[in-house]
Amino acid sequence: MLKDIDLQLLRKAPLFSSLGPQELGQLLDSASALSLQAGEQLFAEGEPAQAFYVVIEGSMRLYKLSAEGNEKVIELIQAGETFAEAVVFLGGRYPVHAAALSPARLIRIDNTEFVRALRSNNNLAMKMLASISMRLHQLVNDVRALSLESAGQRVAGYLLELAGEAGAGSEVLLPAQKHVIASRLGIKPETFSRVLTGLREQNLIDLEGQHIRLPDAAALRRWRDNHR
Amino acid sequence: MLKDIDLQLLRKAPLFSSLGPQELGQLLDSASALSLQAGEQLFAEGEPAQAFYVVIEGSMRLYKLSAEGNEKVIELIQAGETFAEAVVFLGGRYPVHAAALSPARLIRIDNTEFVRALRSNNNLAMKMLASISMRLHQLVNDVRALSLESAGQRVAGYLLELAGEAGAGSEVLLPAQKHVIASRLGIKPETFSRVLTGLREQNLIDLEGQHIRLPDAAALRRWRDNHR
DNA sequence: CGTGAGTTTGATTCGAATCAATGGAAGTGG
DNA sequence: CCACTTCCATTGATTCGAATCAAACTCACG
Repeated sequence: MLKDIDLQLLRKAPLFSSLGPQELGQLLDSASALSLQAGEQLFAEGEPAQAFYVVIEGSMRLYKLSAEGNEKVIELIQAGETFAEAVVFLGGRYPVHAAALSPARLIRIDNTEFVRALRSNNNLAMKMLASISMRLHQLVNDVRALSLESAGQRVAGYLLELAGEAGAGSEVLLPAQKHVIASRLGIKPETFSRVLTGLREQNLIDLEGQHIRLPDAAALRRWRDNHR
Repeated sequence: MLKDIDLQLLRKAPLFSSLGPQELGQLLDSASALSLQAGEQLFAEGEPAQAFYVVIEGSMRLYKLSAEGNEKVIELIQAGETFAEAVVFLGGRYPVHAAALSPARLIRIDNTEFVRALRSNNNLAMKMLASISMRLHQLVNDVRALSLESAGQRVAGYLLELAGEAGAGSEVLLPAQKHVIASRLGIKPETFSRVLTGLREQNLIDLEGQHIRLPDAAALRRWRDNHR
């Protein structure tokens, strides 16, 4: 069963903002809430997919494994965001593994019900197209970064992205443990650590655990653009 | 103006297969044909986008550039395929550069007209969702390969993908010059060459210019799974 | 406290890039 | 039709960035 509080949060997801109250209600008739412990796995790659999810609280990591068991974090999902929506159109199998980064509460939305809503509500379909297109764009940028940028450039770029438009002195909180961020950036934890201390030594960042301050975002941007 | 022949080919693109004759006709009222010489650039990253394209003949490469001018081929587009459709939802700017690999004929489809069609035709919207989702999946796999696989594994995987389900002795034709394929795979031409000769020396492939034969796809798959 | 996961730091190795030359194949123009 | 240029691919020697291996260190937590 869903609580009213959940519904409030759900409405905030851009994907659902176009739905009227009764449309949303219909979609949620088949929805259910669930909780995950930190580290708990939600689904595995290749598993048949009957649903996608909205994160109400906590955060998730989506990742792939190599044959040798090495892990690459594809995406970090924060509260308020949806994930695995595109699976409806992918032959009904999850293309990644999903696990909770922290204790999490999710809403599970049934695929068939969602497709019904998509078919009947053109606005929803447009929102969905916009949402998937954004993700596509993100991934293209990840591919570019992995292929054309050094570890240092990717780290700097990531910090700047987290800082957003915020001006000087902006403080950033890493959305996960450092080794998870490292994997997200396609580098090893050791390398991530070295890059961060390197940046600190040049006074380009202030480092305090997961909290990082960017005293001079412009200088950091310059460093990224010039550096190897 | 469009020729009838073009229309035949257009209908083959999965995106348009759901359209009735008059819907397609309406979409194509605002469409136009154009030709490109080999190597000619169609659009640059960041350029405002009023249209997307269908390749009627020839092939295209979509690529990104680094600050230093290095190039990463994101995708190779063959005749019959569409590209840059998702741009409608991306703030109207192309996220990549596009240039012809060989002499090419394209059909240019106006964005505003296309959005109109999307809004009025739910089937088209669903097809579009499916199409973009596939590309998303592809990119996730590229990210995985770039992060978790060695150069050799990526090359072997690419050859196997080109060969498709075809059984033993299948012959594959590289869809572009080798340095372009190398960039697509995120490696340098020299490395690509070395990997191919390595595979040849182990009799895992037969090499004749752009033609590559896979005498034993299973063995190649095994090599990829075991090798570094 | 002690235990263990997570992070940092150091030494070394390794894969792929870079730098450098050579070898063809394709196309151009005399 | 053959030099000549040019582009592309291959091969070799070397360098370099990041991974790996190994050890210390730091906390959060039982």
